Amino acid sequence: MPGNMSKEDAPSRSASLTFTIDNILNLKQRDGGDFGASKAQRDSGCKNDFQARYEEVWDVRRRHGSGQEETEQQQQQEATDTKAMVKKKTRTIFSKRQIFQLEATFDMKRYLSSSERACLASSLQLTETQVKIWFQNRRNKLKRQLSTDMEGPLAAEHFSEAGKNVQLPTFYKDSSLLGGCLLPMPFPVMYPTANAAPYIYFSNTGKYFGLFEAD
Amino acid sequence: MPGNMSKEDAPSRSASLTFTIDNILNLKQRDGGDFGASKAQRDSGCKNDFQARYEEVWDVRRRHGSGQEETEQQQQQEATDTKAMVKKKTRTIFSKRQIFQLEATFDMKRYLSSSERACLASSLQLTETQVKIWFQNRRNKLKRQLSTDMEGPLAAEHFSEAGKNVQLPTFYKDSSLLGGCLLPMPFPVMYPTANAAPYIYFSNTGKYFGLFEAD
DNA sequence: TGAAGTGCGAACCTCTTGA
DNA sequence: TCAAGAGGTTCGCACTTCA
Repeated sequence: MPGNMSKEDAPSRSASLTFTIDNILNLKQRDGGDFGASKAQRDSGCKNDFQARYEEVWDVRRRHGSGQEETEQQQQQEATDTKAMVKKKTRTIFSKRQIFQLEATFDMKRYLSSSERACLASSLQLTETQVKIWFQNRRNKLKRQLSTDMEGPLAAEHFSEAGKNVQLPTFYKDSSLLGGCLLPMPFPVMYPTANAAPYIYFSNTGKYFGLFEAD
Repeated sequence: MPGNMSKEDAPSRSASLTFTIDNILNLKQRDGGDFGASKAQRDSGCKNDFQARYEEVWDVRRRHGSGQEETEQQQQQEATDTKAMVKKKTRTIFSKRQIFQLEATFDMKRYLSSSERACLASSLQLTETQVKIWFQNRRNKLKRQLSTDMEGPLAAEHFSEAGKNVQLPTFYKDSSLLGGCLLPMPFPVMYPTANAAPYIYFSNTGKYFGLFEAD
């Protein structure tokens, strides 16, 4: 059933056979800078297996800390104003605390799942779209930095590799940065053995672990 | 650079300010039943973190078995014909072997990554799009079956839960069904403890495992 | 400078079609 | 009956815009 919620408020396509770009732009206008206001309503719609599997474990908890500075209130006010006055393109300035948490989260993970995004957004009092766009722009910035740093054809390759390997390789990490969200970390590398129990390698510790039956 | 390849052959939006639906339909026509011929060229473009992380481990190996029946040759021929004659909507009939492998794979996983899809497709001599669409339709069929079986408002919920839990909970599974592809299985549930080593639960064995340092 | 706008590709979902 | 078409959503990337 989800995915058809916004079908009836779309312009009936067979009504008018000729129209202008202005028509379309006006009709689609609320779709532009909506700051993802009506997106969280059907978060489970377009989720692939990986995300679903991870989020099953994550189980977003929205108990974010109580101590909020006043600076974010201004940001929220500004965002609300932006939504109100159409066609003005104000530039939001994130607070130092918001930038810090965004950067710290980016250091851990280059990409966020929808659960993580929601958790971080509510923790920072930002919209999910703002967090999403911030990560997008941040990835782009990193890519540009890397390509100018090494000035070579391998730059993009290095980026993609860095994006994968930088993440902390533990099973789960109770991140205080994400307001208590539980972050599952990359799959550890398993080495099967012929007749003994397999070993698991955690690259952060550089150590191998065996499995013993604990029952 | 990928993602902008087809920008110049798109209709220049600012050229004509008024147009009809027929114009649009004609312009978008080649987008229809292409059987994904030109899709594998930039498979790495739109990949989220989870997929990238998993595929990093999977690392598709295309050494599929040598024994192929003659039935699939006909299917391939039919598919090729379909691609040739435009606008005819032929219905491909998959062979018994193809259906069997698709069903068996579906029993293990409700969703395929692009690597798995490529591996399965080449193993079955189908296009990736065909495999993708088959899984899509199969998921839909299962959902319908479940909703009619229990005839309740919880049907969809049960589906999503079933889709998650059916999968085999081991670390990796060398699947003969996927032509030797290595299938990573769902993340095991970890139970952190206060001062001792954490436990990991594998739901297929119903047993808990502790971690010991093996170095 | 960097948040946001624009445009495109691709995957998934729901519903529908037709051989 | 079921593979495929059609329409709609989300997300990622490259590029661009402009307070």
